[in-house]
Amino acid sequence: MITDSHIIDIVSTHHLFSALTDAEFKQLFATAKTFKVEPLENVFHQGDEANRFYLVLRGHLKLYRTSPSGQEKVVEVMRQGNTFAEALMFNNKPFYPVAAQAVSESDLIAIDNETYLKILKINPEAGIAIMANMSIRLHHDLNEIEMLSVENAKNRLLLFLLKNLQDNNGNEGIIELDIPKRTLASLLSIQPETFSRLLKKMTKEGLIEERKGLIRIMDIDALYAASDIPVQSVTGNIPVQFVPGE
Amino acid sequence: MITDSHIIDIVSTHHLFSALTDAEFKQLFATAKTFKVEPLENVFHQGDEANRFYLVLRGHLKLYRTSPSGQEKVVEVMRQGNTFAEALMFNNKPFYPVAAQAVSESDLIAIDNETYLKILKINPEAGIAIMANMSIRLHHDLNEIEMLSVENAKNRLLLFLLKNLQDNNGNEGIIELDIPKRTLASLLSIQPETFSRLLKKMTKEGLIEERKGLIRIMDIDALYAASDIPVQSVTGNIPVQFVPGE
DNA sequence: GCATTATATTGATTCGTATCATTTGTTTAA
DNA sequence: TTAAACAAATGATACGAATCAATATAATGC
Repeated sequence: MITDSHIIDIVSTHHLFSALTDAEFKQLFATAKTFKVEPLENVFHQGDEANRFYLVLRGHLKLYRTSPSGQEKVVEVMRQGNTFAEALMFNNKPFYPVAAQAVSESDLIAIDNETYLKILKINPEAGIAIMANMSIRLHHDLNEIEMLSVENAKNRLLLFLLKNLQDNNGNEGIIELDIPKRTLASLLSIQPETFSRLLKKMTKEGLIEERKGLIRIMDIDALYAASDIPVQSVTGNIPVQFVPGE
Repeated sequence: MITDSHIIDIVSTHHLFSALTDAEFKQLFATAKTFKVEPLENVFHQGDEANRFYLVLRGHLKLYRTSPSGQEKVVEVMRQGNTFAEALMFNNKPFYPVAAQAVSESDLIAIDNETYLKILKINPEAGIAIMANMSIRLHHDLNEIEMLSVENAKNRLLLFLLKNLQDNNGNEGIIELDIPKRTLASLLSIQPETFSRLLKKMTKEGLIEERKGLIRIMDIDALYAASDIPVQSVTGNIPVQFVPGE
């Protein structure tokens, strides 16, 4: 089971709800329903009328689409803390283009589209506050994706160095190591041993210089050249494929 | 240089603008200014009044914060198609908490906060349409992050299989391969050779069975067990755009 | 039908990084 | 101050997956 305080925790940290005022929050959850679904049970089917969206409190569910030929394809898996079908609401789409089925026993909250939209329409400030959350989250995700897209240890370290050097107006820079190397290594998803070897190698190559708690970059351009970080890998336009909401 | 049609392309595909009506679009860009910045030139400084946000048309810039001790830290790198400082606008923050400086020669559009917010306040529908875009993008990003977080080839393949099997009500499933294996391998960021070996190995382990254009999963639970995907790894789910011709 | 290409499989080798084991160096506290 | 605990460096080894090379198995055109 899931406790009340846990529920509140999940709901109030979600970007669609965290910016609501107490009054709005109450108003919204007066019409919301919490319920449980068993594995293989459907929350809704493809083509059903879409007048609610959902927040997963516990468990996980799959969103899937069935093609005319009868082939089923899972589009997305939703887990604790995820909402789904809210994009449909924002888009005024009247029917679910996918079905939702519980994979494990799950607790959900169903939120009334109409009530949610009413809050936004009556008080644009609420919407703007929510957009603030979404903006922040989008920026955060972008960073995360950028970091994750750099596949190998050396490039992750290089990217880190390039992003964290101070006083980089000229062609060199200094990075203060104010956290233990092992922590930094873990941040970069590198083993401490590998991290140590990397620094040593780069020192030998004359790219950097190490002194107690400092890393000095000898030649930033050379460092750039050493990395094969895809310059605009991540930030291009995303070809949107699916989405609960099209 | 950057052409007009290119500009329109970049602007109109951004989630903050793509949902605006023509009239709103015109209204907004009547007050917008396009300009160029040279490397090391600042777009704004930390503490400056924040009454605009920016869209990068070309080049790249760094957002950085200078600590009281004078240490500079790059918070984010902005590239073509990115907007920055819009979260401040949504949040009503009056000052930039970071500075923005061009790294390479860059073209920007500065958009007036007030004008943008006015559009949202006068017409909540516009805001809701934009939130639709943002929702879609957030879902997409979560997919991307989850996929990138699954670090090794075997688990990526397992996730793909688990997500793409049809008729998985019982304890087995079938996946139709309607695209070449090499394409599928590339989608999963695996070399064709590795992909082939993986399938072979899994067949030998009795997890799957291969027949012309079909993969039959013998035991879904066993497959789940074979994967060591961190259940609560990140938020979200597993992507893999399969794009069958349906 | 055979030749020509694409696609798949299989083998041998190499590279990057994790893992395990040991040593050296640096704090912390009794 | 010396021992204990922790952090970092170094070496040896193992493993996953990419790469290179060769062969096999389709698909396609004439």
